[in-house]
Amino acid sequence: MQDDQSLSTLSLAVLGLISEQSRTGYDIRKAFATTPIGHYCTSPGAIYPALKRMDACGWIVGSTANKESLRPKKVYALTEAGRKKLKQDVSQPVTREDVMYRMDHLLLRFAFMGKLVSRQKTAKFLTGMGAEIDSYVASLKQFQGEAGKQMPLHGVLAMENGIEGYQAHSRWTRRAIRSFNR
Amino acid sequence: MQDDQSLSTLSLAVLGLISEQSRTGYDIRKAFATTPIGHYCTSPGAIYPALKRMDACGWIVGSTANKESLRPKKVYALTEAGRKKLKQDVSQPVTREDVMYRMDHLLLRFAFMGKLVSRQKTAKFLTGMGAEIDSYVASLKQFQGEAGKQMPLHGVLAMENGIEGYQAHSRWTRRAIRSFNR
DNA sequence: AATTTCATGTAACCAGTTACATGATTCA
DNA sequence: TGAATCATGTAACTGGTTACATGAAATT
Repeated sequence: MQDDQSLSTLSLAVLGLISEQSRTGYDIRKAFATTPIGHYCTSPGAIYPALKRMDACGWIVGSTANKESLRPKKVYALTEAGRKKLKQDVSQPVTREDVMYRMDHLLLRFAFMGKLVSRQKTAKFLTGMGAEIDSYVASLKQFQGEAGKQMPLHGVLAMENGIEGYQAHSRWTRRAIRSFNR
Repeated sequence: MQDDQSLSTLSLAVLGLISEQSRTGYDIRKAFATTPIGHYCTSPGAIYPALKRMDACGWIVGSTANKESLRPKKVYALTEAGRKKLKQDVSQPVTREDVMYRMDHLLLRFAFMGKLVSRQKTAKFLTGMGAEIDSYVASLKQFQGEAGKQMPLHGVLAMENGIEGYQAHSRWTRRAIRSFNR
């Protein structure tokens, strides 16, 4: 995990959770298991190595409680570098690629923006996201118009599913912007 | 890739495309790059090894054209075992986990069902999918009701986005079922 | 003559999955 | 006292990413 690369979805989720409050690996696993936050790997084999990597990068620091015990509990806190990294990651402009295959990542970015960027910046993020979604929907509809005729029913329906999902995201975006301008 | 494991999304997409018609690795890359079919890796580093693995499993066979040339073109065709494997994979019951984090995989399964299972089975798949989505939406709303009050605006909005996306999928499911009963 | 498209691959790397391993504390 | 929960890790594996490498055929 290089410093300049963008965070994986798992790393983003972990770093975001720690940015809200200091947490142990177990706390994070519990959050993944019990809340609708990107519920991937609740497995220790993903989370503990990720924590280790981010510690090595200097984005989080682990303070060990119960040092004398055999299994000391490690509470990770966000560092200033970590806050910077997270802020930088969530602040990237929204690209077509984000919309095409990283919507979950995009929503995580939004979810953790609260304490990191201004309301204006958040509104701008949502505007950019809405614009990219709308432009992508337009291209999907164009494809539908061109290739749709010779596509089998299943393909046509699957495309409609995709378009309608994105349209729902687009509507949400507009509503969210209003709630930030209010 | 064991024979009994379920296909990765990439493998499903590749196998599905080959099930429609025999294709070369390049054809598949082109399909990923130019159609809205799960547009992941258009990179040869993912597709050629995947083809090799599926060939080794006996799901596809490559017939080499231009044998005398330095870079012979390999056209892959679906085998009977491959057709069985694909049919088995798309026919699995829809689980909560599929809905929670494999919606794209689910839609791919639907998209390739056309030539593999009966209209009744397809309608049943859609019914199951709709039921799982609705039940998941219900649980999300319950979470929203319980934890929503103490959640920050960003979290609340992100949850709404998720719920509305799933509701769009649910509406689509009902419409798709109608089009299969018609 | 140069560029694009067709066409297939490998090698190093890395993150996530699965399975295993260990042990303390709390609660019924 | 036994089960559930708290708590942290490692090891082997595997699939996908990035970058590299090659060269023919078609188009401009």
